[in-house]
Amino acid sequence: MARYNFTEAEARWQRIWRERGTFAVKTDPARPKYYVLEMFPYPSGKLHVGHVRNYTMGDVVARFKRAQGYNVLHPMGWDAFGLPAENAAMASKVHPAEWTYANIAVMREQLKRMGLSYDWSREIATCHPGYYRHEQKMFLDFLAAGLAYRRESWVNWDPAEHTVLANEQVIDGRGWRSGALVEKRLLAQWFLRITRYADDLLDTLKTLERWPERVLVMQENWIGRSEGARIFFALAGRAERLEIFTTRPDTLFGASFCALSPNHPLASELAQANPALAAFIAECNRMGTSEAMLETAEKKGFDTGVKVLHPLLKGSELPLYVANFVLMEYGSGAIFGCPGHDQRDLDFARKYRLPVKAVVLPPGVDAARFTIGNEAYAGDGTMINSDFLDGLGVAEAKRAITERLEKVGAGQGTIEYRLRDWGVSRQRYWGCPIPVIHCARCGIMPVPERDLPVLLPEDVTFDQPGNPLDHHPSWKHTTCPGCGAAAERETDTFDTFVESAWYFYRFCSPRAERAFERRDVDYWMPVDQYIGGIEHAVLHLLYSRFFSRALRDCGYLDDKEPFAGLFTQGMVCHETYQAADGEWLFPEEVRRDATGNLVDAQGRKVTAGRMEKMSKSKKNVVGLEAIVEGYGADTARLYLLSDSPPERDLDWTDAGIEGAWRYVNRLHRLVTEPPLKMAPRGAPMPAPLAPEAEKARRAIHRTTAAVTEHIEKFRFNSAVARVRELTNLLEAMVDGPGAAAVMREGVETAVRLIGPMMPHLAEELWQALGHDRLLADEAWPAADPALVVEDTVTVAVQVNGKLRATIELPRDTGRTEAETAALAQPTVRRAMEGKTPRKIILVPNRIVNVVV
RNA sequence: GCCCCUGUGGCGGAACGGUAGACGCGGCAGACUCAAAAUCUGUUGCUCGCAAGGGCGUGGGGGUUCAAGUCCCUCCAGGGGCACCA
Repeated sequence: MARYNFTEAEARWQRIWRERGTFAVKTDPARPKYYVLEMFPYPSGKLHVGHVRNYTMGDVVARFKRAQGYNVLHPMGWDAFGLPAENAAMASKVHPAEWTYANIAVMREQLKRMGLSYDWSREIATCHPGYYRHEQKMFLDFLAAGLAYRRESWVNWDPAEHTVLANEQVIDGRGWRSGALVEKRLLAQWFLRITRYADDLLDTLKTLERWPERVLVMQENWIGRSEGARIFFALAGRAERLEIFTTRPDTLFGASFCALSPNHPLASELAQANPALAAFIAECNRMGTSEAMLETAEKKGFDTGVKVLHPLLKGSELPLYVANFVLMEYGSGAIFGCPGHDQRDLDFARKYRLPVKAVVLPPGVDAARFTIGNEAYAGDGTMINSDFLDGLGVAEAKRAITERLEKVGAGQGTIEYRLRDWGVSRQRYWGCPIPVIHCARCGIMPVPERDLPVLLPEDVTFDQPGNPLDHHPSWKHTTCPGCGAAAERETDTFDTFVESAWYFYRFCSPRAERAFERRDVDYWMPVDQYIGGIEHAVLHLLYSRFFSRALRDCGYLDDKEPFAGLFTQGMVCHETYQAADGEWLFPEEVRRDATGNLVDAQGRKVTAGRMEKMSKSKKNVVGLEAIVEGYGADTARLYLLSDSPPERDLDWTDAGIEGAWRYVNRLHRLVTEPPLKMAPRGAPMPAPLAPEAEKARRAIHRTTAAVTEHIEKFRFNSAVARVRELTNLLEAMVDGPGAAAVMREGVETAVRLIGPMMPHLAEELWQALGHDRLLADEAWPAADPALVVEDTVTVAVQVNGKLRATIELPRDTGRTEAETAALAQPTVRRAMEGKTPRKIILVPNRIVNVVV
């Protein structure tokens, strides 16, 4: 039996595609376009099967859409700046650039061996000056448009990476990559004004119909819109007013105190004359912000002695506290406390013996008996003890009091967002230099456009902690573009999420002198199908949406939503192994001994842990080489597509890959050694066909229709199942009139339908079937609507909803005939126990339900 | 605390409100082989039965319906997002 020589065949087809430029595309407004993009990888060193799952999905879509006649843009590149390159530089004295480009070379070859239909002429690497120079220009435009600014602020400092992190990069109080507990530091930082678009970023989520619901929800949560009011409280004996933010202005008459954040300017000012207050503030700042700390931390306050005046109650004075639970970063850094209707305020009030006044009466409760115990009432109800608000509902009261506050100049309705501006300064070498110059006389000066790009120096050392750009002997010393005096370059570089926030535009014009050409972007954008991990639900996807808006406002573009369709695929997981000393082991270091126990190379006992996301740290990665060399790219692709639905996590098992390999050979055998002789290529379909052949032919067309729909809906596992089903049917086909012609139609259909998943094998078999055109250049098969329906159907017969029999009937059998046939079944008669039918439900071609 | 998702054989998973378990993995039996691997064939939800044929089955409980894995209510378990956010 001839075995499929995948090594030779895969290399050959990859060469042919490359030589013919099969997947190279050009902007062509005369043709419909389709832009398929997978989130580009960080060149960490080696591709693993998790990457390949992602790219294979994109490749199926790209090849499928191409066969459907679209001009398909399917590019690949490298998100090439980032900390691991610097860590490698420190660990093994290799320059980050060298390390990065070497990794890219390895990973590019690995990708090519997977037979992915990329237009490699569009490859980009974000660490190349030809890429990042455009980013520097964008930044200058943002600066001019007020979309970039520098300010001193409390930032998240990652002590392990010696750099600042954006809010989005802090997970549970720890750095998203290092896992180190994040500290608060006051630093001058560059920010991008993402908050300018908070409203639009939120509203437009509604229009993203082809995004997963949960990503939309996560972005909505992250932007965090709250409607409320700003209220001004006069301060006794002071000229300025205190501004607070609340979502419950309706409870203003229940206020019993105000509280400032420890970082509030007024708190700092009062602390100067009050050592005890200064000590309290210092204590608050020592407190971390980790989840564990927050949960156990006591609500603490310090009475400043200052009194605030209630804006609507003449003569009512409230104490002003500094409290450890008030955040400077949200609202105005100050609150009013209404203990009756906010649990935290209630806890605080009980602790400091402040009055608790109920102002919202729950529905159906007697006002005379209603008191607040240990639980604040946060629900809806009727206003009481609230002057002109009494009797109103909560929503009406909010409206009424906001109106009143605005009238007397004591406040105004407002909307607050949780979203903060995006801090993009990083104290790192391997990133895009921020193109500004600090001049003692002129202040912050943008680098003139003619001096772009600001190149990274190559001669850097990593022998001391901190930013190598800062330590470099000469790089930062320059002259001021304004006055010509000696000045210093900004030594911070951009967060690497800046590069990935616009790379999909660059793919449209990868070699343009400008960031991208309008003609190309207008044609290709938006990305029709974007595919990547859920971990970027907020970070990268939100930043990209921001960039599109910012670029639009700087005149680069018209559109604002970059990704029309998004698919978030699951992770690839693998069993973990641990030696007795707790050390993690690679799967290939583990074997079974004679008694079936897991042992390491030295025969010591090994514990198998649970399935976890493949990660370098737990060593449960499956490299590509072994798989591709042992089974071929197509086998790996088939397994990754067929084992689980694409949005779910996939458990990598060696048995699974064996199963896929078996199918590769089965399909190969079906074509090269068919169970019955195939009609010659292009021979007409004879008529009439034997009933079996007719049935098989209908199954073929049904398969085409089903697989087409499954691929469109990203149900690749089901698509593969349907093709396998067709293969099973063809293998069992019996000879008869027309069988040879149907066999050819069936085999050709199977090959074409599996093409997007296993492109090399499909080309090989397409050629073996006598075709001289590439399968990659063939149109997608069309199902004949007349053949998609069965001519006979299996109808289920139920008695009182329980299945009792199935009967074969011609399609669209009339009610009377169907009922007669159903009632004639012995099992049906027995189940009816001689009773007469009360009602018979008939669902044509599906079911007869006899109700007795 | 608020919000979202998921729960189906030994396993991964199929299933427009209409025959639950497609397709595959694994298992079992058989063929080929001196033997094994590979490959092929059959079989495989649980249970009663020699069989024909029953009964039970989609996390638990309840409901709607001629009919519920699917819709509604509720509880449980697992996963995820947001959160001292005023």
